[in-house]
Amino acid sequence: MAFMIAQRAYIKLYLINKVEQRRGYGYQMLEELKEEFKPFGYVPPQSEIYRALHELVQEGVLYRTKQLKGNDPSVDFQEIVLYHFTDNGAEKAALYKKQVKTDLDRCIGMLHKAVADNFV
Amino acid sequence: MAFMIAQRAYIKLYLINKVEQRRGYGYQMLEELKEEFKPFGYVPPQSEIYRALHELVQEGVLYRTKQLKGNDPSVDFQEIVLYHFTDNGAEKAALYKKQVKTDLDRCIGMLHKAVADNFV
DNA sequence: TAATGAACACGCTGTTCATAC
DNA sequence: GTATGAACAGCGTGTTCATTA
Repeated sequence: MAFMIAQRAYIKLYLINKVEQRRGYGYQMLEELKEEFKPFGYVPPQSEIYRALHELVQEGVLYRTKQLKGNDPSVDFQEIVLYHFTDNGAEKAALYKKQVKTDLDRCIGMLHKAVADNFV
Repeated sequence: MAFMIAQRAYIKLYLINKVEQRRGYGYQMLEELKEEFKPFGYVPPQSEIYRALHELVQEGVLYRTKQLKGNDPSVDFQEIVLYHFTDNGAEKAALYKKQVKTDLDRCIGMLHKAVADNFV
């Protein structure tokens, strides 16, 4: 049993959630997460987002499609990579989330314990 | 800003607390911690305890004394290393604890956020 | 600048090994 | 088994670099 939850697992959880809400692409989700965690002073590194996404693909949870961004072709031909759930991806994601939830609770318990034990 | 609190910092916090209560030695504190964290399935590796102790010495928080364990010399000559606060060790420890507390709170916040954001 | 990806180096950590009693 | 310490290997992570539009 590892000490704390890994950053990778934490990020994967958020990415799965974002794909559940609407299919998205890496850079977009990165920027959203940066914004969400600003109050905590935590800046998720972009390499971690892409690595997490690639792992979720390798694990058969997500698959990729490519798309040109923007409606006006004369303005922007930038290609983006969209992520979607595979056939049984939703199941796999649900199982993964369940595991992460267990670990999250365990970690919260250990941190609360540290506060209770060492700070009166 | 790192993602989560480091195991090293977490253990140091507990070691400082144990030295505050009574001067102790490595193996003893290790066994106590193993017992304390059993419910969480977390087994602190002994190398981490010794590393943390050595760092606290290098940082000028603690100093070491050696002592033979046991009252009856015919039974046990095992040598143990006891740890005590240095002159300004208590101050340094208090400052360190304050910093760790801040980080603990931040981490608890991030874990709670993950539960709130990803589990309805 | 938006967007994706890989490379590279570093540091923490877990296991193992060494030593002594 | 108690007690301390170091070595060693591996993995996660952060920074940097590369590329395209």
